[in-house]
Amino acid sequence: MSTFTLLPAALDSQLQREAGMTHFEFGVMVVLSRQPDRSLQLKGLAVLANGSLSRLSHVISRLEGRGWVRRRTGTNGRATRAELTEEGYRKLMAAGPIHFREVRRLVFDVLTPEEVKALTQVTGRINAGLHGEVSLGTLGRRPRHRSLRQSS
Amino acid sequence: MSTFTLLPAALDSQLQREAGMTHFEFGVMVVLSRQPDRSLQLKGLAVLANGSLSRLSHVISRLEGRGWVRRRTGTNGRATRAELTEEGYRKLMAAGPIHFREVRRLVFDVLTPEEVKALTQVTGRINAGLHGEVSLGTLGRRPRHRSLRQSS
DNA sequence: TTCAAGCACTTGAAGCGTCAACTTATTCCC
DNA sequence: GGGAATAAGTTGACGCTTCAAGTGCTTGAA
Repeated sequence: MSTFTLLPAALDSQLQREAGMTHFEFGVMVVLSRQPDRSLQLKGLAVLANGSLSRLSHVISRLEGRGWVRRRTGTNGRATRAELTEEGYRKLMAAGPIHFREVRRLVFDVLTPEEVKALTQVTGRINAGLHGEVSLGTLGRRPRHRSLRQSS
Repeated sequence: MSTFTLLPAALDSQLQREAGMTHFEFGVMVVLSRQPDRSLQLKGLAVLANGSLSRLSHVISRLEGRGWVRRRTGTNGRATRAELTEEGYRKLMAAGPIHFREVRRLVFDVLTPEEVKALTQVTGRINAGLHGEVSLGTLGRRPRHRSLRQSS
């Protein structure tokens, strides 16, 4: 449990101090940056970033305020896409090395290659078990049964 | 990263829903329950619970409000001890099985014994690296040098 | 003996996340 | 075509954590 508490805290606070963004914000922007057009619909983004839709919406608003992301509402009326701006992209490129250096230092430098393999395997299994289990706010809500109305 | 995000979130929210306490609050009470007199000075408690002193102080106040813990200020004027009350102990005993069942379900049931060994080893190493590294608020602050005053 | 420095907290404000509404838009299905 | 149901987002309030500042006890060097 110490690892699961302390490691994320350490990474988060370093990123915050030295790059001015949360780890979650970082993750969101990373996902966006990997899309061909640097944009994605919020729902999918929420899943890939491991956050609830509500959390994401708040975060996108913050990032919009900093000019790193903008909302685009496209063809589908109830879909909103988030798009990484040029400035956001630059910020992200600056933050990446800062963060990855710390990850390397705290994790990969202290593990042997076999241990890294083992960690990958273990986390993979736990994730698989978590899959479809975890409800991130409204996100993981099981789709309700389509109401079969009483046709009495 | 998914594991490090989703697993704590899952455990936390289950404990919250079904036992009415945070995982951190749970951890604090567990540590207290293991002391011979069910009490401990805040500073040490903060370390064992992996939290900052400030966070702990707030949490102790909440737990005091629920009657699960009480503050005791002993011989040393600037030390405060937190003590688990009878009610707190009962609550904790009720929460334990609820929590551990979920931990087993999400972690130990999906891992082979070798994988558990591997996880233990890996987290041990990461923790060792984290040791003395992480600053939990004011907690991990390196003690300042005793000012050697200029004796010009 | 005195007082500056340090220690062990405490407190209040600000930021982030969750939860429960609420708002639109879309899709079924008769 | 017209509702009902559902889907995607948004919003505001509340709770928890952090951060910075403050309080009061204690120590130790002169």
